[in-house]
Amino acid sequence: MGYMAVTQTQAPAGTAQRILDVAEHLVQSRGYNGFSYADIAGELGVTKASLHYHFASKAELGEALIERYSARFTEALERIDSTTSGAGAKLDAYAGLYVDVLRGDRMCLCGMLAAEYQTLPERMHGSVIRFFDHKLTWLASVLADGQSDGELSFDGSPADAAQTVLSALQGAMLVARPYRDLARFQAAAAHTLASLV
Amino acid sequence: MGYMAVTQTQAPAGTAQRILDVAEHLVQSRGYNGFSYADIAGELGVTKASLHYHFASKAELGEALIERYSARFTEALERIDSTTSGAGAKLDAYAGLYVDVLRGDRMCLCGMLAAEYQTLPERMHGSVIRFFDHKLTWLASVLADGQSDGELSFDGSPADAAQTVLSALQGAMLVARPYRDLARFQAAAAHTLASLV
DNA sequence: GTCTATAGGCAGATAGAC
DNA sequence: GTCTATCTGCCTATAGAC
Repeated sequence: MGYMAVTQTQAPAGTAQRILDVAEHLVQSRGYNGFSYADIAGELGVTKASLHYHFASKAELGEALIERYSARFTEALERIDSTTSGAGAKLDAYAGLYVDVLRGDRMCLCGMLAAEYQTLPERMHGSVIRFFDHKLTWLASVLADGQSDGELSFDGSPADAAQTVLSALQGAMLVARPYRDLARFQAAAAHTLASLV
Repeated sequence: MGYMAVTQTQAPAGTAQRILDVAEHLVQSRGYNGFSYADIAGELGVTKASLHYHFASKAELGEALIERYSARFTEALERIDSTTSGAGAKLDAYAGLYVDVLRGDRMCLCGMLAAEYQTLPERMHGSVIRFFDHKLTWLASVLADGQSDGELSFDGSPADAAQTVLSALQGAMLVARPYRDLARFQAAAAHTLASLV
C-alpha cells in the first residue's frame, strides 16, 4: 500500500515514459554514474540510438527524471495534505513514502543524486536543489502548524526542524540499504519523529 | 581544528600512501564510480601503469581505502574516549569529526560508498558494513553509558538510538553538500543530539 | 618502481537508411 | 521512431623495457 505514486506510474505508457521508468529505477538503485544507455536499451529491447531520439543526451534524461519524480512527489504531498490531519500523522505519512522507496531496494532519487552531486551535469544541479527546497518548505509548514497548535514541540525554527527530519530520513535510507534492512530505517525514522512530539 | 586524523595523514608519505590520499579525496567528493586511475595519475604526476603496481585493481584500491579510513576513524574514536568525558560531550566530538569532513566538501567515505553500494565490487561490501557496525557499536556504548548515569534520556534501545544518530549525521552531510552549507549540517546535528538529552 | 605502448571493452553520441 | 553502423574517447588492465 502506501503512496505508490512516488515509485510507479499507472497508465499504458509511451516509449518516453517507459525509458524514464527504467532509468529512474536504475538511478535510484545504482546511481547516475552507475548506469548507461545500454542498460536501458537492454531492459526495453530497443537500441541505444532509439533512446537518443527521445532524450538527446544523458544530461537531458537526468533532468527529465528529476522533473517527473518531483512532480509525482508533489502529488503525493498534496494527497497527504488532503487525506491526513494532524502534524504527527502527516509526518508519519511522509516517512511512509520512503518506506515504499526502500522496499524496492531504492534510494530517494534526489538523495542518490545528492551523493553524486559534484559529478552531475550542471543543468541537473538546480533541479536537485529545488527538489530539496520543496520538501523542506512542506516539512517546515507541517512542523510550524504542529507547533502552533501544540501537537508538536521542538527547539529551534520549523525550518531547522525540517532540515533535521529530511536529513534523518535520507540518512536512514542511505545506511539501511547496504544492510538490506527495512527495520533499521523504520527505527531511525520513528525515533526522529518521536523526538518532535 | 577538531580531529583531523580522519581527513588527513601526517608523515612524509610513500607512494602508496600518496595514492591513497588522492583516491580518498576523490571518492569522498566524486564517488567510487566518479573517478579513474587517470585522475589520480594526473594529480600525482605519474602514469596509470605505475598505480597498478601499487594497487593491481581498482577494487583492491577501494578495499585499501576503506581499511585505512576505518583505522583512522577508530583512532579518532579512541582519542575521543581518552580525552572527553560525558556522553553529550563525546557525541558532540563525534559530530565534530564530520564537520571537518564536510568542510573539505567531502562526504563520509563510507556514506558515499553506501550510496553506490549496489555497484561496488563485492569485496568492498564487507568492509563498508564493518565500518558502520563499528561506528554503531561505539555510539550504542556511549549512549548506554549516558542513559545509565542519567545524562541522556531516550526511547528505545541504545542500538536504535545509535542507528538514529548515525543516520542523521550521514543524511545531514548528504543534504548539506549540494547546498555547500555547513550551517545546515550543524543545525541538523545539534537538533538530533539535543533530542537525546 | 616507473615508464611506453597497447589491448579490449564500454561509454555517450551521430549519420543516415527504412 | 527505430534501426545499423560507426566515431571518438575514456576506462581498467597488462606486457615488457629501463
